[in-house]
This record gives sequence, C-alpha cells and structure tokens, in this order.
Amino acid sequence: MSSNFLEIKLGPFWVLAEAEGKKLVGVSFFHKKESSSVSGVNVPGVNKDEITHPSPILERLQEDLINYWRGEKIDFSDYPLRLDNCSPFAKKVWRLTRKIPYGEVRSYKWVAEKIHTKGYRAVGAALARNLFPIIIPCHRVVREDGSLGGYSPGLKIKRKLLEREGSYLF
DNA sequence: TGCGGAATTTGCG
DNA sequence: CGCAAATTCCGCA
Repeated sequence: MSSNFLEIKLGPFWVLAEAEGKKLVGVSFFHKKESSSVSGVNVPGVNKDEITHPSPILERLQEDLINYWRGEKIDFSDYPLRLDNCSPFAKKVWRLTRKIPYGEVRSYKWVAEKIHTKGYRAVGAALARNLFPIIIPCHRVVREDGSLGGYSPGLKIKRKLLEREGSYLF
C-alpha cells in the first residue's frame, strides 16, 4: 500500500498529511526547510504516486484546511483515521476530544472525568501522542483554570488555532 | 496570585 | 519496575 502526501501552508505554519487508501495516517506541523517525516517515513517533495494516484481524502482535506483557515466552521470529526497500534486509553481520549465542537474548549479534567478516570495527567500524555492535530482537535483541551496547557507542535500554534476559532483565551 | 507538594494514571525505557 | 508527564487540588505566605 503506497502513501500519499499533502503539504499545505496555513498562515505561517506548514502542515503535512499522509494518507493510505481511504484513511489518514498522520498529520504534522513542520518547518519547510527541514526534512519532514510522518510515522517514521521520509517524505519526498513530490513522488509519482501523488501524481498518478491523486488521493480523494487528501484533496478533501486540502479543501477543508483552506476553508478552516479562512475561518469556516469545518468539522473534521468524520475523517477516517488509521489508529493501528494505539492504546485503548488513548483511543478513548481521542474519540472524546474529536467531539469537542469548533470554537469551544474543555479541560483535561473534563475529558478525564468523562472517561471515568482521575488520571488528568494521563489525559494530557495521551493527547501529547495525538498523531492527527487539527483533525483530532486536541488544541481545544486546556487547563481547568483556563490557561493554555501544553501542545506538542508548539504553543504558538495552539494559541493561533484557538484564536482563529474565536475561542476566548487567557 | 503564586509556589511547593501530594495525588493519580498512563506509557516508555 | 521506576519515572516523567500537554494536571489538579490544597495549604500557606
């Protein structure tokens, strides 16, 4: 099974998405100058697969990301994702996080309680392993006191995403 | 408001 | 098995 890639610039950030067949395999932010990778696969600038076998899901994603950055309330919750060897706990956290509506935020504690655990920090740890930023909107999970909390791709990005969604920030 | 410490759960080495 | 982590809560200045 060959992979297809999409590189797209959202404001100051570059986003790389990889798909295999009808499913997304990973999404990541990267610096254009550096060599990037998703799931350990080195990414070529352009490859033949991309040209001869355009991926419908990536074309749709490109469209959605562009409109998302324009400020439209895009819903990414129905994109099929490949979640092969992820822990059951992480899947629970991600499944719930996907349901947080555009423009709204929830706390790590809220997520933890919804899945009946006191492991607030474990929730953060699971979100830190999110392979699909934006698609699984982990940027909408913040601290109970309203402060930002963490974000693996970088807090500047988290702040910017929330700002574009019109969320109230501290 | 802010800092230190304890409680908690998960996953990686 | 030990430890760090995208947290939270509580006490105390």
